[in-house]
Amino acid sequence: MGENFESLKLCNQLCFPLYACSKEIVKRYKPFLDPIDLTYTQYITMMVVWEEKEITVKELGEKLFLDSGTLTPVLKKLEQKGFVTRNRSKDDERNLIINLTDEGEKLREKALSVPENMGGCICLKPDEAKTLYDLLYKILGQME
Amino acid sequence: MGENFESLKLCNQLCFPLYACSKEIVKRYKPFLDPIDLTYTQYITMMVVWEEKEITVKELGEKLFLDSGTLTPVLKKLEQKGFVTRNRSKDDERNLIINLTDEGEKLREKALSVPENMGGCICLKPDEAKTLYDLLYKILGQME
DNA sequence: TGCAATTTAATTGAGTACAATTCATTTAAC
DNA sequence: GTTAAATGAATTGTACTCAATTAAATTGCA
Repeated sequence: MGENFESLKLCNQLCFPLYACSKEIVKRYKPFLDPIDLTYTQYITMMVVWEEKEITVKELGEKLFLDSGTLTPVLKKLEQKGFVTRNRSKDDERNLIINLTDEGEKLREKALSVPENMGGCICLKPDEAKTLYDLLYKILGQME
Repeated sequence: MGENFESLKLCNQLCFPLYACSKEIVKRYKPFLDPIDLTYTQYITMMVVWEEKEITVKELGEKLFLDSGTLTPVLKKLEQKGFVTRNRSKDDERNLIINLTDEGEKLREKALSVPENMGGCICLKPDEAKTLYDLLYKILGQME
C-alpha cells in the first residue's frame, strides 16, 4: 500500500505561493525602479531612511527584517550614489549611523512615481488587500 | 507646504510584508531541511519532481516561477546529490528532461518530516490560512 | 528546399540573503 | 582596574534570483 505524500504536494503548501508572489511582485517593481536607479532592497531601505532621516544599521535591520550581511553592501551602494551618509556614533562607536542627504531627499520626490505606477499592479479589492495585509502582519508578529 | 509622502511609507506597502513574510518562513524551513540536505529552492524543486517523476526544465520553471538561470545550478546540484538525472530529449534536443532517481524517491519518505515539523509554524486558523492561500493565488493568477 | 524566426537551456554578471565568523567596542563582574 | 561577556558591524562563503546574452535545435513559410 502506497504512502500518503499529500503534504509534500506543491499545491498544498502555504509558503510556496507566498514565496512566488513576493518574487513576482518585486519583479514588477523593476521597470518603475530603474528610472530612479534603485533596486527593490535599496528602495525599501530608502523608505525607512526617508521617514527617519537618521537611523542605525541595527534599527534598519529590525524594521526591514534584514541583517548586516545584507545591509552593509546595500548601504555602501546608497552612500556611493550619494543618497545617505555612513558615520560611527560618537556615543557608541559600535553603532553606524545612516543619515539622509539632500540628494537623498531630492530622490524622494522622484520616487513618488513608483507607488503611483505600481498602484494597479496588485488587482485586489480594497477589503481583500486589507485582509491580506492583516494576515501577513499577523504571521510576521508571530515570528517575534 | 510639505508634499504628501504617505505612499512611500513602509507601513503603507502591501508588497513589503509579503516579501518579509516569505523570507521569514523560508528561514524557518532551514532547521528542518538541513537533516535531508536540501535548501528551500531544492526542496520545492523536488516537490514537483516527486509528483511528476519526469519533467522538462521549462515546465518546472513555469510551476515554480523560476527561470533557467536559477534552475540550472539547482538541478545540477540535485543531480550531483543523486536525486535526479538530467538528459536531453530525443524528440527535441532543446528540452532537458529531469527524472526522479530511486535515491530521490527514497528521499521523499524522509522529507515527510518537513511538513510535519513545519505544521505549527504558521499559526493561522484554518479559515485564515485558506483566505490567505486564495488571495495569494488570486494575485499569482493575475501575473499570468 | 532554404533560411529566418522562434524556442529552449545554459552562461554570465550584478545584487541580494543569510549563517557563521571575526573584530572593535562597550558593559558588567569581580 | 582587569578580565569576561555582550553587542554591532563587517567579512566570508554558499546559494539564490533575474536580466541579458549566447548557442543549439526546431519550426514555419516563402
